[in-house]
Order: sequence, then structure tokens, then C-alpha cells
Amino acid sequence: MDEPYYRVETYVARSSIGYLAKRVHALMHDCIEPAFANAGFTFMQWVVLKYVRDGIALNPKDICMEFRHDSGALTRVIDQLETRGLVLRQRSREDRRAIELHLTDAGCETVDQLTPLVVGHLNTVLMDFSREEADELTRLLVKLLASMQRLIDEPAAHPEPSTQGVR
Amino acid sequence: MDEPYYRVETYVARSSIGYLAKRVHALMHDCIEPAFANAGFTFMQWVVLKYVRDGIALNPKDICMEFRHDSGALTRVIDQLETRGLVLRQRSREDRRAIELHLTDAGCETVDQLTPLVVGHLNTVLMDFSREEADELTRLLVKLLASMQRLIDEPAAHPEPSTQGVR
DNA sequence: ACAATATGCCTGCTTCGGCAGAGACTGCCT
DNA sequence: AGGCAGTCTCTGCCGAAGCAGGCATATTGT
Repeated sequence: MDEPYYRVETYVARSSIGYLAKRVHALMHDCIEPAFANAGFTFMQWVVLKYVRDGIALNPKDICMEFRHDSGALTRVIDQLETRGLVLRQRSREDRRAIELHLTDAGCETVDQLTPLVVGHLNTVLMDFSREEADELTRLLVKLLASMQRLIDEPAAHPEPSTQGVR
Repeated sequence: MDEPYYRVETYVARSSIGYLAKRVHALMHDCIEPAFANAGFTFMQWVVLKYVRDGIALNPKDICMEFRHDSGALTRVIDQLETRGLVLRQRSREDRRAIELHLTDAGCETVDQLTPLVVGHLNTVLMDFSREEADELTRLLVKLLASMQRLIDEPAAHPEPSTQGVR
């Protein structure tokens, strides 16, 4: 972008992508979490099961990186899933610090049962969107994620107006 | 939309707006929260100050509604701000259940000092976006919010494929 | 071969949001 | 006037995430 999108003088909280992102997340959560609770799960449990099922991430570390979740918290989520017999922990042969996660049959079944619930909710939420809008929204969100990811990975390459020392 | 956007058979977690929303929020948080911490504040504290400053919401209830925040949690945030002398609580005359929030001079000053920090970060995050893309992203997020809001307000008007009883 | 550093996971402590209920108050109805 | 339902704020409790530290293992450099 040639010149800044937001300006200090005219900045209004409600319309900034920061606020919007937070509220989208909060509302999405409010929409879907009760449905999961209904089925006896939490969203995070679902995420782990789905990620392992799809092979997106097979160990805790990758899930943390992919999903930006706390590793300590993740340990406990996996504990729950293991206790319920949905997931198996298995020490990796190549790197014995690492753990390989495997779904049990019950775990696979759970994913299959929960998927329609998730898909249904997402489709409901997108009801008023044209296919083009949904595609564009997805594209822009992915792009935004990539930008932010780069900002975090390249540490402090982009100097900000500092406000250190306030209060 | 004529037919569903997502399908059970082809649903891949990473590209769904649900996941994207959560990750955008998490990354946004990771980007901005440290900057606030640096200045001695939290994001929620900033939100309250900014909302009051801009007159978007002058009492706790409105902030809760606008920002979808827990009212109990908000009480405590306001406590902190009051302790630090940035905000005043004042019983409303018209409705003595309600509280009117007012910024002290120090509070106004704080908002002025923090605003560039927020605006700077947002602009940095949007660096690779054209103005049109940023506008479109904002529009789509707002539209998505409105859709979800409607779903929540109209209770259960949209029957979902039920998965009750799983586990 | 050995030390120094980094990585992956786990564990306690702290913090914060979600939730339920209480207390004060308002407006409506009879 | 009095009762009653609804509203606004606050409090206590619980569960989950953030954080820091620890242990086992891996990797790198000398």
C-alpha cells in the first residue's frame, strides 16, 4: 500500500480489522462451541483430532505451530483425548523427544461424526455470501495470516512508532 | 449461496473461515499484545479507554454488548483502570443501576499515546494489501459479523444437522 | 569425546474469560 | 402501594490458556 490505511486522527476502533478479527473469532466461538459441548467435546479437542486425521500435524509441536496454541495447554488436551481412548501417544523412533499421535478407531469415528456438525455451521454462517465473496474472504484472510506470520518470524524488522515508557 | 460452500467429503480444516478466524485473532493478539505490555497495558484496557474516549460506549453494559466481552471480566478491567486513575466510575442519575464511565486527563493522555502504537501495527500488518483489498476485507468481515449476529439473535431458526449423542 | 546449546514435551503457578447468583434498582401491572 | 419481572453491576468459582521452569533427548562446535 502506498500510504497508510489507518490514520491516527481518524482511527475508529470499531471498524479496524483488529477489532473485527477479535469479534469474528468470539462470535464464531459462540456459534460453534455450544454445538460441540452438546456432543461432549470442545473445539480444541476437535482441532487436534481433525489435524491428526488429515495428517496436517502428527505431533504436538506441529499442532502448536500450525494453530498457535500453547504447548502446555495442548498437552492437557491430548491427555483428555488419550484418556477417552480417541488418540494414542507414541514415542517417535527417529527423535525420542518427539511424540507421534495416532487416532484410534473410536477417534476416526468421532471425526466422522463431528465433521457434518462443523461443516453445517460454517455453511450456515456463510449463507448470505456468494461463492465469490466466500472465496475472496478466504483469500484475504490467508494473505493476512501470511503477512502477520512474516512479521513475527522476522523479528523487529519493521520498526514501530514506539510508545515505551507510557505510564 | 445456492449450494453449500463446504462439503463434508472435502472439508479441510486449514482453509475454513473458522480456523482462519481463530488464527487471525491469535496472531493479531501475538503481534499487538507485547507492544501494549511494553507500555504497561493490556489490549482489553486499551479497548475500554478507547471506547469511552470515542463515546462508542459510556457504560460497562454497552462495552460488553459492543465488544462481546464478559461483564464480570469487564468489572475487573475497569477496577484496574480506576485504581490507576485513568477512569472514573460515576453512578448514572437517570438510572441508578447503571454506571457512567469518564476518562480522567491521564486517561485521555493514555489514549493519545497508545493510538499511534495501534495504528502503526495495523498499518504494518496491512502493508502488502492494496487499499481495495483492505476495504474488501473489512466489508466482508463486517458482513460476516452481521450474519453471525443474526444467527445468535434468532434462536435456533436455522436447524443444523444434529450430532447429539455422539459419545 | 565432551561441553554448550537447542528442541520437544510435561508440570505447577498465574491470569483471565465464562458462568451463575446476589444485590440494587427500574418499570409495569394490578 | 405492592408485587414482579427485567436490568445493570459486582462477586466467587471454575476451567482453559499463558508462562516459566524442568527433564530427556538431539545437535553443534571444539
